[in-house]
Amino acid sequence: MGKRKPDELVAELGASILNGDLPPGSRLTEVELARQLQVNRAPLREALFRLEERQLIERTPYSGMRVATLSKADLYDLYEVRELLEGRAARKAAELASQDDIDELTRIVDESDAYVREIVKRSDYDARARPAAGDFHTEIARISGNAEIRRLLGREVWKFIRIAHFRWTRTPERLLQGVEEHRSVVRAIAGRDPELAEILMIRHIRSARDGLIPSE
Amino acid sequence: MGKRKPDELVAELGASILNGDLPPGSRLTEVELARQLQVNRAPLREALFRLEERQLIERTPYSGMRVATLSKADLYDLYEVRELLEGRAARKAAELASQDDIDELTRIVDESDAYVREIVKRSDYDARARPAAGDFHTEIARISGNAEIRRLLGREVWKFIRIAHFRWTRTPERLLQGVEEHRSVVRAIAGRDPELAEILMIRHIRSARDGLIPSE
DNA sequence: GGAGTCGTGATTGTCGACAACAGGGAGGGA
DNA sequence: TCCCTCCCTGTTGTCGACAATCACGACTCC
Repeated sequence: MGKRKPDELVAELGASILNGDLPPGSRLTEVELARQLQVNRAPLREALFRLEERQLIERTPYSGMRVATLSKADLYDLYEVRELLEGRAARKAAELASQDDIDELTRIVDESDAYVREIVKRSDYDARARPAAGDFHTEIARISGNAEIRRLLGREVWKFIRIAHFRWTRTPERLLQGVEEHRSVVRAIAGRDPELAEILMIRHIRSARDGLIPSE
Repeated sequence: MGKRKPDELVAELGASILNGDLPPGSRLTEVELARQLQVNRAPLREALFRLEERQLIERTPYSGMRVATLSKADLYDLYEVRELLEGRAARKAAELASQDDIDELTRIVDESDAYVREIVKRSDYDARARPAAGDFHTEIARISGNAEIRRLLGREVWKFIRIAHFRWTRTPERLLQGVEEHRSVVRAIAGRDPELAEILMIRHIRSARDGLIPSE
């Protein structure tokens, strides 16, 4: 049924890139990947083409293929776009959210809150064991009702950045502050205050960006 | 050298979709396309995968493949995102444009102005003979300096929409008004007024959207 | 007559072999 | 020594054949 081999490969390779098993800039070859993954080159190549379109890998004809890298400037530009998209998503979420949506957002923030307090207490910052970091942002994109915003914010590059951000943001203060920012956005949405929700979300993205860029 | 067959196929098929030779919803088969284009299925399939990632075609496993369609809601969502991106691009362009950039923008608007007056006079609305419609928007995206905005606004879907818009917007008033809106944006950029440039661009996109949606 | 089932044709998916190409290193000439 | 050429290796690109799957209609059984 849903057993499309290339799609599985896209998911598997994408995950490997996102979680760091395939670090940015590392070299890949089709035959080696095909050997490791035990698949023929044809379905593998389909997956690689798709990953290239998503800018997760860069291929050069007849030569090689590398995991994509993000320069500091690229990262800055991405955050600027994210500000726009997430800000608008939060604004629309405040206009459109049902009570169920608000409950769900609250639940997500509470859960994330508990998790962050736990790892801060244990000083155990293993990013991989973390519950899906983007649930909060994904949920707001969903509530916004704009399919294009949802699609753009669902791109792998954001997961990549979120994970990198989590890995590099190891101060307890910043982690707890992030959760508080999430909570304040939810409050604005619950209070049906679109302008405030947008501004708070923009500030949240911006402080995430500012906390990330220098560490690069 | 730069003769990558799949890339040529992507360009060719993409152009056929954008200019209407392959209308939205029409059915495609690999063997038929391969026969018509005189290529093997392998490079063709690479091109098709890429086009699917760019959402220009939709394929269903083992069955068929169709040219993508845009629902009214999809179109509305796209325009909302475009408002955000183009608005920000215009704002940044007003902050960053060099005199050369401003001269180039003026030149583009003048050229487009002359062209529109010409076709209005001749009542000849052949969209295909038109000089690249998106030059104005592309140039502003370039001047903005944000690579991600440039990338997103460079996606085929915008060309698709611009061409469809041009084809459906046949009233001389609206065409001339569009050119005037472009000119006012350039004036704001030349006057180094980022807020005004952003607002004018947003209005421009919005009026383009409002002129388009009802006709669908 | 209606519903389910099985075949059949059309279409995409997969495979292994071979061709085309880029990069680099050895060899030779000035 | 320098540089130019040529070849050799690694890698991706292309090909034709075959397998897997789906859509749909005919056929059977009730």
